[in-house]
Order: sequence, then structure tokens, then C-alpha cells
Amino acid sequence: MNYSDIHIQLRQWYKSFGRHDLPWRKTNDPYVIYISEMMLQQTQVKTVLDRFFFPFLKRFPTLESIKASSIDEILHAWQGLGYYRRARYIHACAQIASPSLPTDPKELVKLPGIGKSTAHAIAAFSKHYPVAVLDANVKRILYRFFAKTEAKERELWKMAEILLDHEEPYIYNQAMMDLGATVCLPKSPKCEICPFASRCMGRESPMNYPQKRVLKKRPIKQKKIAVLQCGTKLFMRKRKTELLGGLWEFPEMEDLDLPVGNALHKIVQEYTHFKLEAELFLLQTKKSDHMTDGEWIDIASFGKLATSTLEKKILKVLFETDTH
DNA sequence: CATGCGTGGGT
DNA sequence: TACCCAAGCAT
Repeated sequence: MNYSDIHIQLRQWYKSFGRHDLPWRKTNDPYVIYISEMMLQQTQVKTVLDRFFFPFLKRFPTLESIKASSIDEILHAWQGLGYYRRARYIHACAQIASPSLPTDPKELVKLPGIGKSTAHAIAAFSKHYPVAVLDANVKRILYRFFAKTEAKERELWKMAEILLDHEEPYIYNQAMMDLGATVCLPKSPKCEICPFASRCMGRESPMNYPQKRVLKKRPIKQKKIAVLQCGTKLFMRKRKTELLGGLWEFPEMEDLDLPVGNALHKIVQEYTHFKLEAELFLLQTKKSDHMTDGEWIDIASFGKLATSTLEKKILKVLFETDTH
């Protein structure tokens, strides 16, 4: 199949309507593009742009600066962005690849946290490699363009490669993501202005592609959280779990063997796979010997630690302190 | 191959 | 409001 006609239409569309002002599009530095791609995994452009991209790169301008830093420092800059294992992968990558990342996709995928999509994006955007980028935007276009209600990952890659514009791969890949983000929208696709409309097999009923997946109920988990206070200091410990690993938290009541009083507050925190209902217990205590798995943190220094959104909410509720 | 992994934007 | 879902990856 020859798609040169829509390749030309896509290039023209991109020239007029592409998101040319995205900052990671104004550089060919593989490291900068890498950071943007890691941040953008499962995360909206607006979030990355408004709050994370610039501060992070100011703090860590090179891969070498990542290598020279601790994971705690990386996590601190990652606070609030979520999926914190990404921060750990970036740190791990720097240990392996510093001073500079490879740009061959086959080398990139060997690095921790870099899959095929991210590898292709770095290669395509920094060196104009003729490889297809496959993100959520592109996937939605492919489902509709080929009128597929469902497809395995392997099939999606095959479709992506079939449609790739080998003459202008860089423009094509950027344009596809922009088209998905601004025209081929999940809820209300704007087919009337789409450069692919003439050959899109899903044109008549784009909402049928892909088929909606059945949503699962998220379980509710309950937790009693102990905020131990001694003067101006609070007891905190570092999480070693996969969820929120490396971030500082307040301990659970059941880990402390303390009498349960009345909860002061209830906080609800939504995660991907469950909803947490946390009851807060503020307890005035003395620093005691049996609590050796954590540290006493001055309330004024709370902001120096990397914490999750839940901990920030707790501090705000109990002490009306905003850490930012 | 299905699931776990965070948070917040958009409707 | 409630719900979907976003420049994915590892296990």
C-alpha cells in the first residue's frame, strides 16, 4: 500500500497546525529529549510543561549531573509527577550510560525504563532515525485509520511501521502525536479537518475504534496513619515498597503498637488500582528507642524530603503548612 | 499477558 | 459528579 498522498497532507497539516512551541521539540539533545519522554509516559503534556520539565532540567542539566546525584535528589525533583520508578530508572540509566546516552534504538532499549516506544522517540527526535513512534495518540489514530476494534501490541507496531513516512520520519512522528492530541481526540474527533480523513477506514464511526474496555472496580483500602510529634519534629520513614518507593511517609498505627485514640481527620487518596481512605492520628510522644526505622523530621524541613501527595495533604491538614 | 504503578486534566 | 485516561514499562 502506498500512503504518499496522506504523508504529504500530514506534512502540510503539521506545518500549519503542529505544536511547534513544545520545548523538547526545540532541541536535539538526546538527554533533554530522554527526560521529556520519561516524564511524558502516562502523563499529560500540560502537567509536564507547567510544573516539571523546566525545573528538573535546571536542577539536572546533563546526564552526568544525574549520575553525580543521589536517588533522593532525583525523587525530590520528581515529587508530584507520579510513577516514581521512572525517577529510579533515570538514576540507574545515568550510572550505566553517563556521560551520554546512545541514540541507536537497539542500544536504548537495553537501558532500564526505556522500552521500544521511548527508544524510538529518542532516536527519531534527536537523530531523525526512520523508526516509528507509538504512543497513546498514535495508537488511537491507528485503531481508527485501520478500523480495528482491538489489536495486540505487536499488531500496533506493524501498523505503525506500515504507515510510517520514510521520507520525512521526523516530521511524520511529531505530526502523528500532534494529530492524535488535537484532532483525533478520544471523545470528539474532528474528522472534518483531519488530513487522513480521505483514507481513514474508521471515518464513519471513529468512536467504535478501539472498542471500549470494561472498567474494573477499584477496591477501597483503609489505613490508620500515625503522625508522631515531639516538639516541632515528626517521625517519618522511607518507603521500601514498589508503590511510592523511596519516598518518605508517616508510619501506620499497626506498625507502632500504640493505643488507638480517635482519628482527627480522614483523607481520601486515589491511586490507579485502589482508593485509599486514611485516618489520621496525631500523637504527642517522646522520642523513644524502639522507633529506629525512621527519623525525626522538623516540620520546617519537611519540604526537603521527597514525599508523596498523600503526605503533603497530611501535613497541610494537620499543620496548615504548605510545602511549596 | 494481565497487572501494578500516581496524579491530575478534561468532560 | 464520576469517569476516562494520559508521549509506557517491567514483571
